Parts: sequence; C-alpha cells; structure tokens
Amino acid sequence: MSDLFGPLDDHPAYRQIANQIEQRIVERTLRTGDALPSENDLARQFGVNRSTIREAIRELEVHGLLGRGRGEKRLRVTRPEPGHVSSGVSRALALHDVTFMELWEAMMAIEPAAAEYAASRRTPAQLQGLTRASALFKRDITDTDGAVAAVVAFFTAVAAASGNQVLALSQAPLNALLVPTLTQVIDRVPQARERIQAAQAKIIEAIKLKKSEQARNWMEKHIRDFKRGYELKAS
Amino acid sequence: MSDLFGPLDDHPAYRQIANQIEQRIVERTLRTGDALPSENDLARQFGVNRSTIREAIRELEVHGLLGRGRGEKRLRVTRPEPGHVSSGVSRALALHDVTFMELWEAMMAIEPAAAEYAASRRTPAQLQGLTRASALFKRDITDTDGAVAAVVAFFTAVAAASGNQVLALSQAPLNALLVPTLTQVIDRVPQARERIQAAQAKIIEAIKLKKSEQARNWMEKHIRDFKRGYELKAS
DNA sequence: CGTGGCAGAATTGTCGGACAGTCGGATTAT
DNA sequence: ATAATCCGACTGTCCGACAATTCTGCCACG
Repeated sequence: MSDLFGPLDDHPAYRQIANQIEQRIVERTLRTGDALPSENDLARQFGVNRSTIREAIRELEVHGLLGRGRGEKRLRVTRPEPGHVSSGVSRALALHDVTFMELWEAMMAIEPAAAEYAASRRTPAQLQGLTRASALFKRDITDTDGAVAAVVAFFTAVAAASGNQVLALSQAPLNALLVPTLTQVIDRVPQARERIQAAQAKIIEAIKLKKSEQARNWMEKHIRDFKRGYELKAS
Repeated sequence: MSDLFGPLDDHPAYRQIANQIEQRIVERTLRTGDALPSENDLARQFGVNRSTIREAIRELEVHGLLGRGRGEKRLRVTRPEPGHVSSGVSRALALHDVTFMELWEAMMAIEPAAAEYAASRRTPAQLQGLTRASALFKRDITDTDGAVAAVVAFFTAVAAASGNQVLALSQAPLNALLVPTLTQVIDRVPQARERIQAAQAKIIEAIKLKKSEQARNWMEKHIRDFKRGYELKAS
C-alpha cells in the first residue's frame, strides 16, 4: 500500500532555480537561441548568491538545455543534441555491466526499424550521408579504429535518415556500447570487414530504391551477422 | 578540406575535475556505494576552491553518478537509475517537438521486443509486478490520470521483465512522451479503457505461459490499437 | 553487553566580496 | 567604410564565513 506520508525533500535553492529556469525553457518563454541573462542578473532576480546560480546553471548545461558556441561567453538556450543526451545514457549502461546479448537484442529491435523508415523517407541529402559513411568504412578498412568509427557513423546515418527523432535518440546510446565489442570482432574475425562492407552496400541500395522491406531485412541480417562474428571471436 | 588546426577548447577546471572523478567511478576505483570524500577534502586534493568542486559535483549528480539517500549529508557513488537517466532524454525529445508518429514508431520497435523477451525470461516476481500494474489500471480505470499512470507502469513492468537493461533504458524515455497523448485518448475515446485492459490481460497471459511469439503479437496489437485510438480521438 | 543520549566535530548549503582574463561593443583612427 | 583600440561586462576562480544539519565517539544507563 502507499504510505500516508512521503519523505519531505527540501530542494536546495540551486535545484529549485534550475527547475524554474528549465520550466521557462520547456514552456518556450525562453526560446532556443536566446541568450540567458548574466549570472549577476539572475542572482539579483532570484535573490540568491551568484555561486548558487552557477550551480543551477551547471545542471542545465549538463542536460544540454544551455550551451555556448566555441569561444562564446554568454550562455544561450540550446536544444539537447542526440549525441549529448545519449552519452549520459551510454555511461549509465556501461556502469550497469550490460552484456553483449542485451546490446544485441536492443539493436535488433531498433536498427531494422530505423532502416525501414529510412528507406521510405530518406532525403537525397541523407542518402548521400549514408554513402559517405560507407565510403569512410571502405577507406579505413585496414585501420581498426577508423573502421569501427565508420560503422558507428553508418548506423547513425541510418537513424538520421529514418526521419524519426525518437528512434535516432534511442539508437544513439547503443553506439558507444557497440565500440568495444565491434573493435574486437573486426580485429579478430578476418572476414568481418568485407561482410560489413557488403551489408552496408545492400542496405544503402535498398534505402536508395526506397524498398522498406528489403532495407529492414538486410539490416536484420547485418546485425545477426554481428552476433555470429561475436561468437566466432570468442572461440 | 579538413583544417590543419582545430579550435582548442579549454575545459574549465570544474569540467576537468568532473571528468576525473567520473573516470574513477567508471574504472571502479570509486565503487558504487562508496562515500565521496568531503568537498573540503576534494578541494584540497585537486588544489582548487570548494566552489569549483561544487560545480563539478553538480554535474556528476545530474548524471546520476553521485547521489545521496534522503536525509543523508555525504554524497555516495550511485548507479544511474533508468528513471533518472531517461528523464533527461524525455525532456530533450519534448523540446524537439516530437510527433505522435515518431513516438508510435519507436514504441512499435521497442515494446513488442520487450514483451517477447519478457515472455521467455520473466521471473515470478516480475510476473507479479505485471499483474500488479494491471490491477492498478483496473482500480483506477475511472480516474484518467491514475489510469494513464497505470499504463505507464505496465509498460515499465514489461520492460523490466524483459531482463534487458538496454531495452529497459530505451523504453523508459517513451513513457513521459506517452502521457499527454494517452491522457487524451483515454479521456475522449470511450472504449479505450476496456480495450487496454483486455490487451494487458492477453499480454500478461502470454508472458505467464512463456509464449514469446504471442506476447510480441499481442503487444503489437496493443500498440496498433493505441494509434487507432489516437486517430479516432482527433476526429 | 546492548542501547539511548549527548556534545563536539565534520559537512553541506548559502552568502558576500574580490580579481584576472576574456568577449562584445562602442570609439576612434586610417 | 574598414581597421585598430579601448572600456565595460561577464565568466571562471578564489577567499573567507556562518547557520543548519548530520555524523561520531563517548558516556551513562538499563
């Protein structure tokens, strides 16, 4: 049953302030691109010390709601980028001792779907992004780290081409988890490189021709293949 | 082509410190549950002011790497909880003006997979969690907000029962996005409530009997139904 | 021997002020 | 109009301080 009384958590000032500012951002009172008032201004408005303001700002900065362009002094309201957000998720997952199977199952759920939608909605520019990522893989095929990075770029490009931000944001965290395993596979399974290249070509072809079903199937095969490589590598 | 020199980003001290501490956590030098040294200690060790330490700590706290139990003073190393991490993702997505279709497609990719794995791996305790969530829905069926919360709890329980942390963490952000739409649907489509209840029963039954394929199918139907409700509601 | 209580130490949250380095914008010189 | 210059504003960091609360070791007591 539910308790009659919950523990009362007194939010420290810096948290309350962070929440208030965040709310203004979410409700678009502060719009993307707007410059945030200076720390002194905020300190005055909220009636707290600047140190307190700074701690609050730090929170929003981590969330990706505030940021600044390189060499810019004032903070501006920004939209959280998938890469930024997902890095937190990836770190969290890394700490939870995720197994390969867990990662693989999630990839099997997300990547084929992304490929399918990419096939039906990709723009020419997105298609070009895909071919570019694939070309990168071909170029770096002998350099393990480069090849791994190219594979990640390929998956990212597919997710982007899906035109679905939710899928893209769900897919992003998987990339970081993928890297260590994929590095081993590429390194220790000789035929991995050419199989990946072939799979990418098939997937791109299907996406190019807007064949959703084929795109999904090839992506599924591609990822199944990845598991096979993983099992091979272990022996 | 690529520039010879990239812009040098001077990381401020608080960021460097945050990274160093984070690294100690990731490499398990600081293990989960350990108490962090006091702010004064850290300030001394890093040779910076306490204010700087505080800003660094704030970052890690937001990431969910540090936390403290209610009424506890000292910070301890914690594992980021799915709920904690996903809230950031949800906020990000909300700011990106996610459409219903995007959400729905992502749900179609993730939830059936979660149901499938839940059917094959659920523990008795997880099964009980599912029935409890379903019972909650039945109890709150007349209270819109309560019913919505119960639906979210059901999805969460399925994801938990999948025994896959990656899927669970991918699913979590969807919940927050689901709430507003689902509220409208439940509120304005009369037959929604009983259809949801029936679907939950079918899914639980399949998971109980460890029928993976059925669990997946029923979950797919359930989510397709959700889209139908959404379209109905709009008219 | 366990237990409750208490005083002091330790720690956090917040404050005020200060200063160097840098960015932006206005000003002035070319 | 463009380029060089200057000044104010702002951030990053530091110092010191204080109230409130938690933690801890110690002591009395059952």
